Amino acid sequence: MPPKVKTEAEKQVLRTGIIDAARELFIHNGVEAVTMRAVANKIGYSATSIYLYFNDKEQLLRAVVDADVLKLAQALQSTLSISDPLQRFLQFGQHYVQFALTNPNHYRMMFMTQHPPCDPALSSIEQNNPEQDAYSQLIGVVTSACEAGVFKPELTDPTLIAQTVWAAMHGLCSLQINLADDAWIDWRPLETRIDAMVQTCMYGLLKESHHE
Amino acid sequence: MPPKVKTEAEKQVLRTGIIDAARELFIHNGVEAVTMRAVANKIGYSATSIYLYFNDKEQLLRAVVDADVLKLAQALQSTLSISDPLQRFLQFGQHYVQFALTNPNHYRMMFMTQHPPCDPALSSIEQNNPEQDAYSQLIGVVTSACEAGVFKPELTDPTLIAQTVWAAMHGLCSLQINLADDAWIDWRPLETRIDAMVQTCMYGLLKESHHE
DNA sequence: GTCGTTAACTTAACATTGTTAATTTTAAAA
DNA sequence: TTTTAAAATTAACAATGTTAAGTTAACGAC
Repeated sequence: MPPKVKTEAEKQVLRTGIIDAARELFIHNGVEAVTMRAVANKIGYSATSIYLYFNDKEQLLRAVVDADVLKLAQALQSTLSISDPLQRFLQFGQHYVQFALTNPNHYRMMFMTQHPPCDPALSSIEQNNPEQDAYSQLIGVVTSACEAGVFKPELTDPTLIAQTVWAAMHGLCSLQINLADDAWIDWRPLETRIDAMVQTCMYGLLKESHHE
Repeated sequence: MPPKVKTEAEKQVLRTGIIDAARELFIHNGVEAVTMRAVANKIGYSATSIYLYFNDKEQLLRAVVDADVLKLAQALQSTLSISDPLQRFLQFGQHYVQFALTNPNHYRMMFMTQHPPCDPALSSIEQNNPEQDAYSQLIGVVTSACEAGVFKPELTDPTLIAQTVWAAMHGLCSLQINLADDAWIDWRPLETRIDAMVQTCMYGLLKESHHE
């Protein structure tokens, strides 16, 4: 029973409905629970209808993640108003870790699984728009901290600093997400590990006058 | 035409034959190329025969990876004979990163994809055997470096240090493996990032007298 | 030696998946 | 009223992991 003529707005509603249904399955049951049929079932449509709105499953999942890349950027944005550049930098990292561990499935999708390399042209995220692009936020935060002179004088490339601290925090988060329950490893408490990593990065990157 | 009665040794041969076939597909075409039928085809058996030797695909892949967990431990073992504890520690890290980036598919499988939590009892790796278990190697290397007094005096827990440095290096490796080709990020050269991370960890963890 | 038993393997078959093609339904346009 | 095209559905396909049901042939028992 297809009541014809859908306004562009109505189409958008359905499109985001699909995304939301996919997200719910995705969050609660992981990526492997997102079958086209399951998503369709959740919104009362047939599986093939999804293909009227997304080219394939990859694109649907990408849309789910895109929406939460935005969410990440938003979660981080609250820290951007912190006036002290060093505090802003530290809080930014704190929020990043918190987001990752609160949204492990999305985090996994964003940074831990391989997809065909992301074409910025295809993404709904505007690259370099600091309201949407968390990476450019990071670069900005590190750059201003750099200009404030908080880093060791030999560290002159903000991008390199950013990529280093990102890698460090990402390592922490991704090991936690993937191996937290691994009986092989006698993990120290998560909070302890976070503190240790933060301390390490602070001692490793900041001028001595800014330690602690 | 099944020529009956296979000795235990012959069975082992076939078993490792299956693993090797799976590994080859796995290495060159990634995990999604490892279909049971493809593996079977490669060794001239039918797909269902594999199930005589492995319960399911997961177990087969686990066996592939298990063999390379051993390979990792072996790649690292050459560093264990370095007499100076600090040099040993540094070289250990160096070799770890090299292994990860040389064997990205295996590394991804080991540490970047989620599996049902690893039951040490089921693994062919002997936990805490330093010839097989890279994690216990790491703990050993860090512990002896700790005893040699190279770390900052407030860092008293070798396990925590180990988990921190592991996370840092893992973050570096896993971002490289997954996002190296991502057009979104203007990555600094890999070598530069490795050096930056090593420097950061050294400044962050080592006593000042051991910097550089 | 022959004859079942059973190990080793294969072919058939199933359910599930992503995805495409063909078909239906219905509201608007002519 | 008829035509058309949008919106959706059902049917179908090929691929996959996996199970069930055969098939073949070597060994042990008589």
